[in-house]
Amino acid sequence: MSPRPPASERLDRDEILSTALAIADADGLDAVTLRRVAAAWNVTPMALYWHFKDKDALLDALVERILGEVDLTTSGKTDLRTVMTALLRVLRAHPALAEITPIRLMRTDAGIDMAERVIALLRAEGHSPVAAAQLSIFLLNALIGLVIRQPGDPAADPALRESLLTAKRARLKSLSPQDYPHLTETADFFLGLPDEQEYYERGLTMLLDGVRLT
Amino acid sequence: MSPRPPASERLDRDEILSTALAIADADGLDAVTLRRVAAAWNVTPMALYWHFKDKDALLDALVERILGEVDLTTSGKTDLRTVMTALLRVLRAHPALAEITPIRLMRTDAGIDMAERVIALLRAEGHSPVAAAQLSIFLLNALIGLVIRQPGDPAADPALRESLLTAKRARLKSLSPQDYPHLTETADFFLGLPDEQEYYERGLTMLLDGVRLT
DNA sequence: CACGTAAATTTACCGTGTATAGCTACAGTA
DNA sequence: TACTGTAGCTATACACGGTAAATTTACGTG
Repeated sequence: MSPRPPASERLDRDEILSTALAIADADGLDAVTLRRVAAAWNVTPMALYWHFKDKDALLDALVERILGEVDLTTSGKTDLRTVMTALLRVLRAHPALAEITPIRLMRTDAGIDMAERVIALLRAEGHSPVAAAQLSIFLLNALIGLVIRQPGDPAADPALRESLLTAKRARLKSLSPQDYPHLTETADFFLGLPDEQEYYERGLTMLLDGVRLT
Repeated sequence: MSPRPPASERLDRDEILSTALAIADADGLDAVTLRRVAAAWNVTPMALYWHFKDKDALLDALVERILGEVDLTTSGKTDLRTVMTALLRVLRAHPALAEITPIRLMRTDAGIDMAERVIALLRAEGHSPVAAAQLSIFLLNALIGLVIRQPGDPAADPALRESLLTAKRARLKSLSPQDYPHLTETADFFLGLPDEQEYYERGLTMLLDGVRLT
């Protein structure tokens, strides 16, 4: 591709994001390098700088992209659990990005919209303005924690994940049942994930119950 | 310092960790580079490889270090809130490390001890083994989320923090009060931190209440 | 005193993000 | 139709990150 290529083979901002997202989903966030994204389009790394100020801006855009995927048009019924579930679905689809979502949330339009809605719902439940603000952050963080550190580290690079898991397994197996009765009893939970459905259900329920009390 | 220096001026594993920790506390996690840690001791970066397998091992050791600081000998009274409070104190003292603590927790002795204790307390509250295991992870993650994404990003490099905050401020100020009534109302919360004490009290209370219900 | 090993140094490499400058196809104007 | 400015790239280069390999030297032990 020569300098100033014909209009048909121009780089497109949205398509750049798509490949970056694909790389993140497939090989983890660390795999998203400017060179690799550029190579996918047979382009110099510096070409990306025309479309994004720097890598940080690209990551911001990535977060904005996936937050845009959050489906909030679910037939009017928008209670807190519905919103959280919609967000959860997206985060689970892109665990590598979940990691960087919290800090960048307020830098994206979609994130701000979402925060506004969550706060509104919390206020409707009777919380004070400050409490609602704090709880909104808290909910998002906790949700993300649920995904990021899901047992079996889905956010990590798949190549590493295997070796990390075996190391963890070895460690847990080596614990003495006398000194660590509970950990050895539930070791399976920390290695695989017995029931993802149950895991996320419980997490969500606990979060929302906690909110209702505070 | 020459190869194989006299015993008096040898590098010490623990002191390496101390400087690494100091750097992390002062300038954020990204500032903890092998070259910088080595420079603090007038030593080649490669010298560190004698004491740590690689950088990852150094970070593991850092986490182990701060988890060792968690004071669990508080006069016998060890309910869940006491343990969480002790952990919270340490995480707030080293917010840069809080970021990497969850994944590495189970790789450290102190972390495993702590997990065992938390699970034991949860089981004593009547939770099933699996539920207790999940809740233990959940609690730790949520606590860390509380610290890491505390409004005002204490984990970030201080030099960047300033500019990030002004950008955030500008963004929040630019929102129209009609479209975003709640966000504009509570904008202050997202920028500074009105009352840290209240923030963490509420966070802890909500977590523990949520646990009690689940 | 010799010798193996402990604890560094030296050198080198590759992969990051990014600043700077130069090049070229195209749009707009006259 | 010829001219020109700018959009959208390439080329080159740098500084900084972690780390592999070989080398060097003081120390502890026989």
